[in-house]
Amino acid sequence: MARVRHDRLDCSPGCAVEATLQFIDGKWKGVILYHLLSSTLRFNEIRRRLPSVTPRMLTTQLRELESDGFVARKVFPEVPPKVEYSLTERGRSLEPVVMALKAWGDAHAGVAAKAA
Amino acid sequence: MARVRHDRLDCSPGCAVEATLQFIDGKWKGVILYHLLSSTLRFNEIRRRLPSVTPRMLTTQLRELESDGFVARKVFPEVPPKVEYSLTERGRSLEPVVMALKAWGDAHAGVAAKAA
DNA sequence: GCCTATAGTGTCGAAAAGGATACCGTGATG
DNA sequence: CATCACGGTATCCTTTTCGACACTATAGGC
Repeated sequence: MARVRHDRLDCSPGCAVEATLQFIDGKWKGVILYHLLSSTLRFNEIRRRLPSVTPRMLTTQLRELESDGFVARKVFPEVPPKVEYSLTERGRSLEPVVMALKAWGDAHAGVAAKAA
Repeated sequence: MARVRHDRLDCSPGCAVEATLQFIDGKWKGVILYHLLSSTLRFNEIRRRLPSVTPRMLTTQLRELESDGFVARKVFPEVPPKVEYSLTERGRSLEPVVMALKAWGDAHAGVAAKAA
């Protein structure tokens, strides 16, 4: 599972913010969720969208997303192995969050532009 | 500055998501931003809201938020030192993001409840 | 017989993030 | 004179995270 940001809930109301962050933290989770919002993808399809992620990292991130209940992993017992990753209901519930992140990034970070 | 999540922008459109995450990542930044959305706060006022953060961490997080242009630090040359932290325009622009995070946390994580 | 693709796993090590603890100067207060 | 509050620093150490790289099984194609 991802880093546990706080065990103590001593951040009062703002804690919910961190609680959410806890789940989408992880170097690639944001992008993975984003891509899965558009469609179900296979392992290597995700890799192709994220060229610099190593298989090990991708596995880790997907497994965490799975155990957090955001992603469903469906294995097809075929011979070139086939595994599909899709969002669960819970995963889709993150859509507003992911979209807010993307909107801000597009508007303020310019995707590549450094902070003003 | 916070961890650099990616230098390569090879995550295509989803990259904006990570770009944003990059800024609010950092164990306490989310909550700090959240609290500053309500009011300007002094160093120790923030500490009191986040009892388990050490002064060192708080300084680090605030300095990063400052250098990312989200927070303004105003020093009053008084004698019990007085320093006020407030959000900049850029900081306020994160409001929808922070609120989306909080909304999801309230709705799905129950602030304390573990994943369903 | 060798290469390809798929979906991973294993091991190792470096680097970054975070935590604990102690300490600083100043001026007012007791 | 000693203590307190303020806003931090400095130092050290542990934990977590990430990346490189090699390696696996299976079936089909050439």
